[in-house]
Amino acid sequence: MKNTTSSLETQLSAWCAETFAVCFPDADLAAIPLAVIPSKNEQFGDCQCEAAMKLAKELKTNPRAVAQKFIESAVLPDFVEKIEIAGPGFINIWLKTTALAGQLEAMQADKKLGLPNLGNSRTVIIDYSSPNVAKPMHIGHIRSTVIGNALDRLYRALGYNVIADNHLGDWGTQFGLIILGYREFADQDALKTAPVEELERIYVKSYNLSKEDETWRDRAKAELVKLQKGDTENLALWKSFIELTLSEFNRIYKRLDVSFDLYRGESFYNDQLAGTVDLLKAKGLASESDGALVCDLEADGLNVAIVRKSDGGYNYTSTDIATVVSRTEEFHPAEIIYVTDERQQLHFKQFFHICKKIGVPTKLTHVWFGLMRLPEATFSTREGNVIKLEALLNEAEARALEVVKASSPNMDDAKQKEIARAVGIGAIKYTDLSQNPQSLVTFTWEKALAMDGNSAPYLQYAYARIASVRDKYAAQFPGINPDEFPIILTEEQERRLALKLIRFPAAVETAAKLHRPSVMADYLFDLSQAYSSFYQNVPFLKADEGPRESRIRLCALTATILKKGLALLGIETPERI
RNA sequence: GCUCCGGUAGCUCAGCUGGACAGAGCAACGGUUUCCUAAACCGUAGGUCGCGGGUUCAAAUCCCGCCCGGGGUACCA
Repeated sequence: MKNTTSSLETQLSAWCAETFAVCFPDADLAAIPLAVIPSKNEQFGDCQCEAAMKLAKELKTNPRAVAQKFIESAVLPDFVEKIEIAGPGFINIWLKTTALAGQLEAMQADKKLGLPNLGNSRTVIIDYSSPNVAKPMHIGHIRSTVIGNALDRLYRALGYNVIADNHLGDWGTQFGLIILGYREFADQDALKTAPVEELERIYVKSYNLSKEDETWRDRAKAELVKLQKGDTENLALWKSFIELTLSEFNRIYKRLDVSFDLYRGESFYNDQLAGTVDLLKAKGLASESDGALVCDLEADGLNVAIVRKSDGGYNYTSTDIATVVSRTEEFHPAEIIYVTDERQQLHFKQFFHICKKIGVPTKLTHVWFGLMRLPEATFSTREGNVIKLEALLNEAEARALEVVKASSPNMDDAKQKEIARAVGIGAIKYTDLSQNPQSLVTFTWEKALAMDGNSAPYLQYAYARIASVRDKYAAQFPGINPDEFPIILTEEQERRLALKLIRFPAAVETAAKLHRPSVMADYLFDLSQAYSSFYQNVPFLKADEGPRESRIRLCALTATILKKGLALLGIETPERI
């Protein structure tokens, strides 16, 4: 009856549901959450069930009486030590320590660490990062990239076929301005040393000119029209802008260990725009208004969405609809997830709504996050207070290098740098991933580059210490295989650690389901705290044979889960830091 | 005006599909290195969960109103 591949808590939830069904055959249990959840306070057991109180409300009776009836007719599963009623009607559950140990051994034997195959090879497209061509990435761009990439990794781990698509902003009116500006005042030297910065300078200057000078504006428009009609020269220039930009972006992506399956920018869908808008008209969803073609969504509380501008051009709404239609036909995804900042919420609501009306079957999800701001102001190119993404990464590595040099002065330079890279980049990523994405985020160097406390280096440090233990054990006890000894949990720190370890699959699942990598980060921090406490307070290399091997196994499993969990966030785990 | 977020310890943030005395990190204070990496551990101190009502056995969490901060609100994406 005991199924060690599914978690003890999953089994308990099923058991509670069954028992309630037996005790209260007439109650409508479907509406009541019967799941068993981890206890917040260990004095109340390992896990608890709150269903008695919910059910009592449903039945309009005393919650303690409900819990009492449950407990009287309950046949405890063999892995449960005891259950108790407490407070207003909590059912507190204590697991048998031997069962906990058994679950750990099962996890250790399972290559997937107990992760369920939720995706079953269904396709999910994740549209993230998506920067604009000819604009450098600044620290505002890191959130979409890092959060999107973590979701990518989480979904893959759960058996989904993920297509990561970088939907570049590579088409639009700005290219007329850039082409004209390029012809008139491009600095070829600057284009070689800092291409994207120079392209941005050209764009900004040209844009400002267009606001003051009508002739300039007309000339830019003419260049745009030429580009759109396929003029060879302009097309070549446009392509070179994309290549220049991508070569720089790819350098950043490489540093961040982020990769995409597709780089389909907006231009990819260009020749499908007219057809898409025709479809909207044919379905009676779009109508003329002030010269533009619009979808009136007032009735649904979503204002009005323009799908074709009065000058005949298309905009992001039409492009995004065409993109969904195209992706749906080509890949038949179960879901498309977009990761962008909060400013685009209305846009996504509008175009999701339109997609539904034209019969797109795909589940569309907008994962949005709060804008990054400085303590004193919002970022703005005009204010000149933007922090370039590369500068941030450089600073992170530099600060990490200082710490490495201080703590490992005898290590050779190359090794120090390699560790500083992994630690610095990890710290940056973790800062973004560990917060509720929807909070307002205030950027401070102190927080972004935190190297202690709740930070990536704290987790990496825990991992590195285990790696060291592993090596020392192998050196001191050659020929002994710890896996031939059973896991036995005697110390309270061991038991606490065990309870964290078995919850790994649930953490991954929740993080993916809620589209929140912060759930994973929280879990890993919790786990590391439990491990650090164990490490500090329980001896292992100096323990007797038996407990020693059991503890080495606990270390090994913790290391495996830390490594896997951090990998799901795109964070490296050096063997030594 | 309408609308979407945020307002929790000195600072930065968790918790928010209601649950048991509100959690962590940083900063502060006090301990722990003949011992497995002190980027660590153990402890002390620190909070009217923006304000006011309401629903409930139970509200930081749900509902209503208000205040403060940020975003969006037809031809930029």
